[in-house]
Amino acid sequence: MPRPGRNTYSDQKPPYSYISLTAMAIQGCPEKMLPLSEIYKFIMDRFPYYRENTQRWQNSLRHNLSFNDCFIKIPRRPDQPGKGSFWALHPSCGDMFENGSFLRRRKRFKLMLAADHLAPSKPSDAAHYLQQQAKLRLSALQAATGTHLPPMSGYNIGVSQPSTFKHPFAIENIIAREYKMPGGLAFSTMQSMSAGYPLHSQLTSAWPHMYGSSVMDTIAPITMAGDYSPYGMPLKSFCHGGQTLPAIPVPIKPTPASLPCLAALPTHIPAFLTHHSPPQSLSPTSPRTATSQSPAAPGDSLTNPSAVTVH
DNA sequence: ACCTGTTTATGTCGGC
DNA sequence: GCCGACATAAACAGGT
Repeated sequence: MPRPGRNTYSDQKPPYSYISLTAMAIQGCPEKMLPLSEIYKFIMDRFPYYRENTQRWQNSLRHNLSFNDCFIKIPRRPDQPGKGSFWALHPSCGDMFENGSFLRRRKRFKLMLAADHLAPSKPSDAAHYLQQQAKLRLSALQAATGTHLPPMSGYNIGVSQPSTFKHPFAIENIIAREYKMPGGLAFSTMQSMSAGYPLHSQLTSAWPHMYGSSVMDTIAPITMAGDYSPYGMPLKSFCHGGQTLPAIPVPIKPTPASLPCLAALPTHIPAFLTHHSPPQSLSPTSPRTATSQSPAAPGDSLTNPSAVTVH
């Protein structure tokens, strides 16, 4: 229940750490890397709370980017004009968030020397690796659809029927709450779908710990080269059914050729993660209904993950 | 000047 | 109480 004096919950601080918010932004874009300004934008678009005191939280966010090993800096190429570098998630940090929840990490991601020979743990290696992965993904997506995806074209994350437990604060539940439009119409979802974007391939790479094995095992017989996500992580390791070990890097097995097959899968794109048209209900000028971003309002899909429907 | 990125310091909170 | 995760503030350097 909203407190007196508060219009909505939407201007309350979301229960996500800056690391979580940053990870959401990065993972939510097709390229899996974003410049700082785009990360700011993503957060401000989705969380009205962060439209104020920008200096304060943006300083904190920058601190987190630099301080945490899970974020790696990718220098711009000469043909990518703009300020600052791109930021990406380290390929080996996919298991940071317990049970897919973005509320709190299971443990801080630290680079491990022991893993150096298995995965790109040095920032420079990881940066190069991610650049290549981003290129592969983009070219595969474009080849699949004949659609040219402009840079930062959107945070296209699909939502599929979960087959395993999803934490109430898992991204798909966050999404489910966020992209409910007044009247039930997910505007930018329809837009994105009509644009024909193949989202499942992005989906699995965007949220491997959410959509990795569960989706692949139950819905899509087509896998990303078996048990491996595009990040070279064994998808099985993202299944949180009792798996508690830290992410163990494995040899990379990118298979962009398999991406087109996934385009045929049913997809739902939450407007929550769509760049083109931030949810109208989140507009600073439009008083919105409670977004349930506060833990104090665990309504609708928060307790009802099946609110994310698949037709 | 402003933005970006790094580093240090301090405090809170929750789990063990 | 200790420790780790996280938030916040601040100073500083470098780039545009």
